[in-house]
Amino acid sequence: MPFEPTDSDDEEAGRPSPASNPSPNVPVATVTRLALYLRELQQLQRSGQQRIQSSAIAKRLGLNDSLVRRDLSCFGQFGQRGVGYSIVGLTKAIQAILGTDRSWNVILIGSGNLGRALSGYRGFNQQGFRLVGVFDSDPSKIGTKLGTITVSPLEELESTVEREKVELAILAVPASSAAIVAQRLEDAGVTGILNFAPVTVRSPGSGLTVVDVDLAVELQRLAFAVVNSRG
Amino acid sequence: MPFEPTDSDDEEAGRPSPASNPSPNVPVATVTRLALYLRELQQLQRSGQQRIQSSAIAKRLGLNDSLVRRDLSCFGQFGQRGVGYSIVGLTKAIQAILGTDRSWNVILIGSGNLGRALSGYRGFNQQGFRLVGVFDSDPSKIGTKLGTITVSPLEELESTVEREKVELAILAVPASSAAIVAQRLEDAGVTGILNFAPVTVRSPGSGLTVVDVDLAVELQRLAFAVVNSRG
DNA sequence: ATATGTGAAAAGTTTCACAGCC
DNA sequence: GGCTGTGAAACTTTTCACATAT
Repeated sequence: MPFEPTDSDDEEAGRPSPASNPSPNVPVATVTRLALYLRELQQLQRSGQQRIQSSAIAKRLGLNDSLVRRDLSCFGQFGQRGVGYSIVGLTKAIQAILGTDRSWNVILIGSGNLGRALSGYRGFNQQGFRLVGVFDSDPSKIGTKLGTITVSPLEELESTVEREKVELAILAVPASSAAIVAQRLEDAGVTGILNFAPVTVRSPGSGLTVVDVDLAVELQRLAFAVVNSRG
Repeated sequence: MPFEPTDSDDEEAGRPSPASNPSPNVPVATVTRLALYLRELQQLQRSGQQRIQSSAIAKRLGLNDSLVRRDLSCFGQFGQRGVGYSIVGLTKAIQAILGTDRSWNVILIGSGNLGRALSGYRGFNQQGFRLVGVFDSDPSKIGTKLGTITVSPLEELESTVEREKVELAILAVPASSAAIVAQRLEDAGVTGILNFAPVTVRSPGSGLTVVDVDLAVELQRLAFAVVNSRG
């Protein structure tokens, strides 16, 4: 049961949605917050707690409690009036919404500094993302190990995507090659890219979804906020 | 230096008009987009181009051209009607807005996988961020080198912040220690934190500014977008 | 008594459309 | 002809406030 985010933005440049997409009503920022709710819920679950209220979730994240309820209500009714939410139940519900109630096969392109760090990032595995391949175009990198995974030549990208039914790719290559690799990923059948390259990698009318993370942009956001927070 | 947006009549001589206030009329998303405009402008500058139009910037980023002009107009008038924007001039203007027209001393806490990758990230230096220290609490890490910088014990954090006049910190420590380290950073006088730890590092009423980057959250956003784009 | 879910209001952001200047 | 800058409209998101359920 697909939900469609409305097009606008919060903490990132607006992504264009060129074509028509069904059912609006889900703010993009809501999706980010759901992932944060999930993070808090999983932490609470570890602490053994059973129930939680929207106000408590909101407080932990510095949000308005009404916003938490509104975000959830985009997808259904998960709470009990006068009581709150079951932590286990809400955890599962949000995972189903986000699509992480199953595992995703992911490949990583680029075994430089950032690629190495990302390949070992525990948070990915914990949310059901399985790294099934790492690729690099640099011959000197081929055959080296990143944790348990051996770096493969870029030539094997397409066959791996097909064999492992890879849907998501993490792009951690230099800006200069990002566009070409992204095109190759799309042609190979990958439907989502998490792009760390500081360039626009967005095909106009395709079915490819891109989420951008530009670390320098984040630091610039921080600089602006610091400069503009001193009265 | 902060900017005061529109509202009042504040056009004297076509110069950007700075002021002494936080930013009331500046959408949060505008700041992120400004950093993206800057990225594109710097790329254009390298290609030798001299002028650019809002429509061309917009096209490169998949945005509406009116939005580009509106974003810029929050801070002044930087273009010429009928002509466009000087690439060099607009680059400098955006850097002044973001606060990256000078250099910032930054420290990094955490020399794990992610910390190592971040310490070598070229994009930071390119935008005027100078890494002046790396800290870790793990004794086995102390004294090891990350590029040209030697990892120092956490005990030296405060003295380094003072000596180097450090304003920004990049937090790349495990979730379990993030809150304590963040508090220490604030007490030491750091005013901005780029937080990679998957926990809320919130300071209630303090002057501390935090920008969060949770890599697992980004991948979940991607999963949601992929699941909800088919149909 | 307490907390959800949601219509309606408020606040915020983007797009339209065009005056003004090149 | 061209393009910027911006008032006003359109649209989106958040908050308020309260009916509804336990």
